[in-house]
Amino acid sequence: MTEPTRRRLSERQADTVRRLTDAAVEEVRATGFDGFTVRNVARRAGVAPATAYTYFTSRNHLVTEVFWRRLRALPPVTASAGQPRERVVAVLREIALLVSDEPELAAACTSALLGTDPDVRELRLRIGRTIHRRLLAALKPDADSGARPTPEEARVLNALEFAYAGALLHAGMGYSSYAEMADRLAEVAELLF
Amino acid sequence: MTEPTRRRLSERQADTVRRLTDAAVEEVRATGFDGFTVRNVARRAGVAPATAYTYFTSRNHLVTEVFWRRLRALPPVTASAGQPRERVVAVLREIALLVSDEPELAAACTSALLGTDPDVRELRLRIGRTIHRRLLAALKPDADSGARPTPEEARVLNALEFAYAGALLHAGMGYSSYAEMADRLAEVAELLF
DNA sequence: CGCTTCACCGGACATGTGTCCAGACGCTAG
DNA sequence: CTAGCGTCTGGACACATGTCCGGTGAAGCG
Repeated sequence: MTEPTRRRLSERQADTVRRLTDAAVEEVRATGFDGFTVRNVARRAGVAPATAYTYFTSRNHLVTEVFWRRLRALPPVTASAGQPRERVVAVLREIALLVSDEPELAAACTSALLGTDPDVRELRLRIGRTIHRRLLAALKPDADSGARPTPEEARVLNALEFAYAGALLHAGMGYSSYAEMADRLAEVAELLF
Repeated sequence: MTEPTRRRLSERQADTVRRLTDAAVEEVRATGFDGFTVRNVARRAGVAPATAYTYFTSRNHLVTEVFWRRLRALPPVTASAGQPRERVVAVLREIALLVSDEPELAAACTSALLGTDPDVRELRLRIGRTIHRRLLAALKPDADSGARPTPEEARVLNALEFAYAGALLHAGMGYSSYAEMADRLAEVAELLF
């Protein structure tokens, strides 16, 4: 039995989880990535460490959850605006700036995304699928969600996904700032159209 | 005084370091990334943990050093072959397959590269510069090493670096295998020329 | 040959991670 | 009012990280 049997959180539990994720952001903002401890976050959230561990299996899981929540909170891709290129650039910029408000948080996310425990893996797959779908929606907005991209579109999509992940990695390593990264991503998108 | 005063290793020291980096590769191959412990690596190398820590400040530093050594061991970029595109693809494939022989090692490298301690930062910068230079050399082989790329070349170079880092990240996260990743990188390069 | 120096040893230490469990707390229902 | 239930607590645990330091053996020098 590897999957949990209860799949929904009570109101109170959901609140605890929210307090934890909020506290995680504050903590990394206040003390940086190094001072970022599960126990510190729990204390900031006014919660016992053991409680934090009942909702998150690891530090990486907690950070990944923050990223995932921000990604999921984005509004649907707007199908209206003119050229595909512009829409793609907009989507890229949007997801590039997801965690850019605090560089330490972004570095934490990049690193946490690489975690090995099952919960991180699960979230990672969802995140990958979500980004893929958003870029695809920007590329061919009028298609059904079930429609397959042409081979050419698949290649462009692949290139865009690589570019996004690469930009995230570069920023996470401190090669460049996040604002710069968003601009360079736009340049890459322009090269591909 | 932040920098060490002795800048060269004795024969014996160099040997100890080599035993450690070799043992690190074997260890990650044998027990995976999770069982990868500085103390385990030291034991495998026949060395005391304290000794390992005199040469590597952290686990991340050790892994990063492995990556750096492999990168530095590559032969110079061959200026001869025909099209720039082919040379670039060759360079990309070369550095993509650097650590591909064992996926666990690659995941370890990707994660370690993000470390925050000064030694990792230093190596990271060197790695970034090296990759940049190799791609540039493939792009315009006849130029002096001091020559600056044109704005257009700079954009392509930037896109290539993003693509490489993104591919590494994707592979590190287990989205795809390394062989697949190398092929997709080639596709990206073709889109850019 | 004896002495110094250099690299390595081994073990203690403080801190963080993730797990576990008995028990305390407050809300709700009988 | 009180019993039960779901949730959180506090602290112990095993293990990893990275630091520190007194001690040891062997190579190299006078």
